[in-house]
Amino acid sequence: MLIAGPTASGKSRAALAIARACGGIVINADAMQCYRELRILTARPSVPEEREVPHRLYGHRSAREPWSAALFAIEAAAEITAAWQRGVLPVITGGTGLYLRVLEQGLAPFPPVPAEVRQRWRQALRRDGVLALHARLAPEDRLAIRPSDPQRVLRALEIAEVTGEPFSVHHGRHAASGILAGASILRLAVIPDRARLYADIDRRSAAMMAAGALSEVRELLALGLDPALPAMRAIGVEPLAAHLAGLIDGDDALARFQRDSRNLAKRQLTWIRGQMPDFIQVPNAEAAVAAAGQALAAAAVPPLDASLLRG
RNA sequence: GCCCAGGUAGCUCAGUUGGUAGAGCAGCGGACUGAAAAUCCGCGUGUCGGUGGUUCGAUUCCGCCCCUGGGCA
Repeated sequence: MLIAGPTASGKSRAALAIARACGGIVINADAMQCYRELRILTARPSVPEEREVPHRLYGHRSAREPWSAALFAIEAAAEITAAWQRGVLPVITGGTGLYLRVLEQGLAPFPPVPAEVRQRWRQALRRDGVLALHARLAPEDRLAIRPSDPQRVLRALEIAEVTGEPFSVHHGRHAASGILAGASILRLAVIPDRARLYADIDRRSAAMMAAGALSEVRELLALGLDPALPAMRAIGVEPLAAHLAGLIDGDDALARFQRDSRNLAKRQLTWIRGQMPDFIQVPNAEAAVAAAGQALAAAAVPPLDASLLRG
């Protein structure tokens, strides 16, 4: 079962309820909830919740190391396979559309890019600018990638160097190969009313401040990490760090934190609309649980019972 | 009460040597194949505070009024 939705839509709550009701487990498909150091800012399920129902791929990584769609695909596949072997339903939820897609579509089978290659292109970007790098792409990549998009230009250059073929060539050749390809899946997307979602985001951000988000950021900063690392770019880190540095006041920091979260939610909604047409849209966590209950009832084998052992 | 500075998009402001105006942010829409909470693209009509005057034409110049800061009493 897959549960998509923007941040603060209630998808984690729904996943917990569904997994609890059917003895399943919850697997994280969110690029930030994997980082141990970011429990508050990423709205990770609480310790009691994680104890009540098994949660996998939550807070299992250090902010020092980047997680990625590729690592997620490998780790999620292992967790899903293990759950199936035990006859347990995996409920996979998270706000990272790319990660959810990877479960069904897979990724093009690129070799890993050595850190040295990655670093070199990043330096070249700082030195020469994105336009100069874009000009070095193969013609088909130049058409597919905007010259203003440094992240994709970098990625295409890395892949071209490591494989000797343009990025788009790999892309075109790739066929669906995810762990869930061909599996029987219930796909739900929690899409709350926009005004309500934004109000929930604003309220939750304020609650995170009250729950100690500032000290969480202070401890993260104390690790002295490269600001380009994914965990350092989690929403809230930048404004709260600016506040800790005395550059902006607390109200300003909260306002920016809320705004950044709203902007994220909007991008997530765009992804769901455009990239997840086969997801059943429900307005809230309650509706998600109800839809899941119906689907499970329709598909379920008769419940096992001790009376079956008699005779 | 007097003096000064302002009043222009939801917000912060720019601008128009007189021909009815545009940036950033917000907001909205879109893209998305290994750092995706990332990265990138598109969308700007608003009594230019009100009202009288000058003018072919006023948001722009002038008068008066209102409002907001600051200063002087």
